[in-house]
Amino acid sequence: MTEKIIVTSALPYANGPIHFGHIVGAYLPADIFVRYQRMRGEDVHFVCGTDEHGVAITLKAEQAGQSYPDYVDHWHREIGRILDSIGIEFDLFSGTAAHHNPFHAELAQGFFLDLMRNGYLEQRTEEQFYSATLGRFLPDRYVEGTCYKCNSPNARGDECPSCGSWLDAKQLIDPRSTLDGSTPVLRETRHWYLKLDQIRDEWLAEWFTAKTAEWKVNVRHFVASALDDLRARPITRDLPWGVPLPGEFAEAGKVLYVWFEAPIGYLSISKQYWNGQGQPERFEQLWKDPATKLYHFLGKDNITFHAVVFPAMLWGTKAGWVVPTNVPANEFFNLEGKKFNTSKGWYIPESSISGRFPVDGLRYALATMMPETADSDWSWREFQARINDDLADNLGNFVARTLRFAERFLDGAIPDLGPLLPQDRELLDAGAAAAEEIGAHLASFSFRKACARLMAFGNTCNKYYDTEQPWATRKTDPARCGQTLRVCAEAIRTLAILARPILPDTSGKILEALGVTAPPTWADAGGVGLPAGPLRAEPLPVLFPKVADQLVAEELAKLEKMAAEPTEGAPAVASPATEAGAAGDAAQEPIAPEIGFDQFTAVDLRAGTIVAAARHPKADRLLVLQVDLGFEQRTIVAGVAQSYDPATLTGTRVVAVVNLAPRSLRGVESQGMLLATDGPDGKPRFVAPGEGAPNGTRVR
RNA sequence: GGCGAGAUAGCUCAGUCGGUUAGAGCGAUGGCUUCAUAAGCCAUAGGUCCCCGGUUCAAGUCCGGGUCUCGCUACCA
Repeated sequence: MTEKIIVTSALPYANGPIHFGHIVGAYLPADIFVRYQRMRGEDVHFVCGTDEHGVAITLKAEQAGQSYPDYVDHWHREIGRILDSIGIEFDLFSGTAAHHNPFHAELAQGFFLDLMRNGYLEQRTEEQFYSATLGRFLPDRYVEGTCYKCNSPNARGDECPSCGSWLDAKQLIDPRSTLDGSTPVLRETRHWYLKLDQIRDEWLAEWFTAKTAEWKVNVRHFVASALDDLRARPITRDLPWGVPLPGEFAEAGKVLYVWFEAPIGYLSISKQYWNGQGQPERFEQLWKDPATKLYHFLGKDNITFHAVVFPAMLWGTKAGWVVPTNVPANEFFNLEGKKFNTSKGWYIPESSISGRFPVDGLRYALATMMPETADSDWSWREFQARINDDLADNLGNFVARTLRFAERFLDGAIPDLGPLLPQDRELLDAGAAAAEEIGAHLASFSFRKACARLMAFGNTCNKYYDTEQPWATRKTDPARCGQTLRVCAEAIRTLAILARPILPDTSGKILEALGVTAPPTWADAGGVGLPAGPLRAEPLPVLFPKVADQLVAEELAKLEKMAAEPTEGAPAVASPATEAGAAGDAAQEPIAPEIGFDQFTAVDLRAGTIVAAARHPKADRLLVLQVDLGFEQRTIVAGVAQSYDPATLTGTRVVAVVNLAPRSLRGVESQGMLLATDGPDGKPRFVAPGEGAPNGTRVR
């Protein structure tokens, strides 16, 4: 019986590009899963789109001098292009902003009203920080101050990085806006809260225990702790860009909080699709059928929302929406052992990828590297090995040796199938067995195992070829030779079917060469399925050209070079979205409020020389330096341990602030401060005084 | 220092509920093969499952302690 399946990939936030980490976490596995389920004949619906509201987008758009829709469009196109380039095929890739999706606001408002009616919303009046200079409310995370719990000076409004507590921004000591440095004022505002704790007690906790036993361990772990911590969360914000509250609840400048409204995009985009198809009724038939399976593919940073908050929302409407069947989240994906980081030059430029390799090669390599159970890496050597060893030597070469043999020695004609010898039967059966096992792996999100099993079947095929030796039977037993080739052709057909979810292009090419015109189903794999009669096998160009050692060496060298000089190079396919703006942040750091000349001269800067350096005994980033200032020597603690080896620092010229009040840093008193700028890697570098300036010379 | 994850073959990683002799791929070495993209097939070598202790008839697996690695984070006047 046909299953209804809805598959979603995490909605990428429309303020930067997506990179391999996203692709490998949320988009490629979903696409492979969807292709497989479709081949199984299931009724699969696959939607995605950009998440286009929220304060970060408004700020970025304003910085870029663009309207919100224009700004969002830019990233929508860019992200869509990247997804397209790796062969991700959604039913619809839309967005959540009104100009992309006419159904989104209405549906999100419907959620609001349903939750309201069911008593899961409550209004709370509260004070929130407001920036008079910007004329807007400040999101908690844009307010910094001193933590009221642990006195750490750099707590953010939403949480304290020092003691890890979730904070109430209002209680911060000495709050300041991180946008412009101004001191925000508290202003009264009213917001709606979603009573997640109540939903947990009524349903969520029970549902989670009962239904999620087969979920991935990493997901279960995450959710269990999130459940304990669940509290009511505000679902509205004061922002000019977003989904307005519905009807009687509408208030000027108040919108649904983006975390609340974004996942409803899965539904609204689906609705948009079915309306576009002229079958609007299909939308609710899918989303409100309790038998429908719903899968959310995403990275581990998104687990809580999709496994806790969104199910709570769906259920809380009591409108009959399906809740997730599974949330197959992946872990993080790194680059050669280190996190992707555009601003530090640690990413893969688009020019290194696009047009250089078959898309399928990239899909396969990424599938074998997927961070299914633990963080994993993109490695150029591994990439080369997967393409060369697996796709070229094993799979590609089996196709090539069969078809070229037929072309050379059988005049391109492979005879019809004759009576099967046991070994023929064995290979055809092996195809069916592979289909079953690979299918089980794909259905359970074990894409790495599916890849490995596919290659194991390739090995079986090559083994058959070697054992049957058609190059020998060609002379001694032409009929047997023909039969061998025919069985190989059947095996290739199976190979193409089994590879299809991962290698859609290649699969198409191979089947076409074999004269198979109808799109194959999964059940077609194994056994015999080529059109009866002699087969005109079209020779194929090389499916997977080898990746040269030199290319790997070049890419690794390029990476090292970019990491050393990260200023060049534009963000590309491999640059993290969240980091996209970071490169520009140094330049965009707001200029501090104007000061008078007196205030400048109040700072006494002197040239000096480091005469001794040692690690701080109790801090990883601090060095304890002895600085010769000509007139005296001082102990100065500086946070440069990541940039400098203390052994090499003696003799380094520095500029010191000498009239700063002494302060104890983790137990060592620092009698001043050394000037430094951030290097290209984000780590500090000392600023040197002018050449020849003796120690003690004032810097002005 | 805090939080989290991890440590299994030279490399990348599987290893289910605790259960026989701990596996795969790549790499290495040797042999076979010549249809094929310098491809294929076979065989062999390679292990203190990080260490110590505990539970158990039985521990890579469970518990406690330790070491190391990685990530986040703190200390950056």
